[in-house]
Amino acid sequence: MNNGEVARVFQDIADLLELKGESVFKTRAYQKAVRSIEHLPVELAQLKAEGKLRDVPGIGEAIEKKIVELLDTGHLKYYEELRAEFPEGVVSLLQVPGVGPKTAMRLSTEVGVKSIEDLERAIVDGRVAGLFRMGDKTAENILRGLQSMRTKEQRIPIGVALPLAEEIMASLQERVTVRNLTPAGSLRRFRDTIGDIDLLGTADDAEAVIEAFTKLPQVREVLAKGGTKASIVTHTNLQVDFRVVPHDEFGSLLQYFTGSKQHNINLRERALKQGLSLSEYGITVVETGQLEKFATEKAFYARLGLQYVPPEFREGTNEIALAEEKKVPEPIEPSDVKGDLHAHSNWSDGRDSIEDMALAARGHGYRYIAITDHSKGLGIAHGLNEERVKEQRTEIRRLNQNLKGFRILAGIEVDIRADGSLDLPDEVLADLDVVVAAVHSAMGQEQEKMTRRVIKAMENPHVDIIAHPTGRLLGMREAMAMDMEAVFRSAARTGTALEINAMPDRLDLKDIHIFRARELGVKLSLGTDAHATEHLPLMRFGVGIARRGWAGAGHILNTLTVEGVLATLKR
DNA sequence: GCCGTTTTCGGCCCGACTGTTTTCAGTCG
Repeated sequence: MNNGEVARVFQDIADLLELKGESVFKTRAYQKAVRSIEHLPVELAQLKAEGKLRDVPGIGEAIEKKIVELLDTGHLKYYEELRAEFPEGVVSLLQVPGVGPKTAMRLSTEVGVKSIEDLERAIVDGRVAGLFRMGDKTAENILRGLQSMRTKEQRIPIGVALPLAEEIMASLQERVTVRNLTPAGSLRRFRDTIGDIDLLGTADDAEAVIEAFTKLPQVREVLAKGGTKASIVTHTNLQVDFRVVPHDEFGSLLQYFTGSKQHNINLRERALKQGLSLSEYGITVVETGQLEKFATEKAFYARLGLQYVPPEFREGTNEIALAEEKKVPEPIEPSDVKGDLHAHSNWSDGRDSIEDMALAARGHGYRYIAITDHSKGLGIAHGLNEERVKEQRTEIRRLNQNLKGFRILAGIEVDIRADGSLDLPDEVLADLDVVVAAVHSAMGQEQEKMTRRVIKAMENPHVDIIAHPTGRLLGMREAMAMDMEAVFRSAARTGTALEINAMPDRLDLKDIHIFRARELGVKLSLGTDAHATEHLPLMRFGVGIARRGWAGAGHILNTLTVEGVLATLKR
């Protein structure tokens, strides 16, 4: 069982305990364990072998025992017995927005609803509205939740969410005076997928801003609207939550609204011990009841005796403990990136010429770009054979003579064949500035075979970087089966860099992989995989995900000068 | 169920909004 599967079992247990009406603290304990496991950069099986399960925050005696049982047997007796206590389908009702544990149980016991389909029929029949303490509006609200659940995208890639958020913010600013307008929530923490968009701002007249927000052209439906807060659904079926406060409360609002939930809970628990109560409005000294306001997040954290914590780190792991000791590392900034190490031209499946790509990169503020077109094995992409690799190198040499203060690196994205051999001979690779290798075929191989395949490629002395190492496509294709721990160790041993592919539908390596690879001393490189000049700015997504892996400029190859990069590569 | 420079027992984040209520429960983030 992998971490995701274990986390799902505990999430189910938490839901079932909620239905059962168990202590909220018990269900919360399970939820905390779920989030902890989801953010774990190593497999539970490994921690178990090392006897370190209890080191994970939120895993105590009871949950440790359950994890061991799950890993050893694939089953959990407690879970199965718990499930048997409830009618089939009740848990599924919890997925409906507006239906919580209390409502789900009542729907099941009082109306006999066993599925989401049952629920819809019961609402249409009027059986739900007829229940005590329910009414037409409640029933209608549940029905709306049900419909939105069906049409709404579950989680959308940040590559879609961020531009949409920026469009909405621009639109709002055209209509009304609002300051400090910014994304918050998972968008600001830069998770690779986003459930809802969270926006916030400050204004003299919050109500007017909220009013304008709910009337934006992007709005299809207003879900909720109050004096300081509103929720809408866009025409593209995405929920946007918006919150407005006075200017001098911006720091605490931003902190609160950025989350994560677990980070905030940990922060508040810690603050309470200091006699301080936190909210989006500021910090209240419990004893005197006096509220202190904060215009910046930095001041907010400082008041708690903490170093500033970058949003991407706020996932409720050990970031607060580090902030206490002033040991929070400095994450990479977009301006640290000096070049792009993965780009295509019209020599293979790119759209633009090498020269256009280079000029665009220079215009983007870079000092270099690696042109890494596909190799011949990828026929569909017009991959380069030995002959054309040489021709392209000559062309790059010619172009470099006319580029001042900028360098095109001659590279290749060489195909890793099913058996781990490469698509071009060593003597061809030896002549290039940078060799990127990647898997593009036979992606369904068994874990052991795939792991050996990639490790074999890394052992080739000419392979500098493994591109999009897991091969995942967000929402479309799962990561390839691979023993990542073994891959990281081999990467460290062979001095091969692993790519952080910045394409928003890849973001591969993902955050927890970056975290672990970095711990093991693996070199990392950022590449957009650009197939046209307009893809170069997508680097910001790669930087964001690198920050989520707690990577600093020092961990990333292409924060170096071109000389530095060439000196650090394997050759 | 977890956790401990107030505790191995007794705590456990905080507030907004909605609906069906005459003061609050449920849900959400």
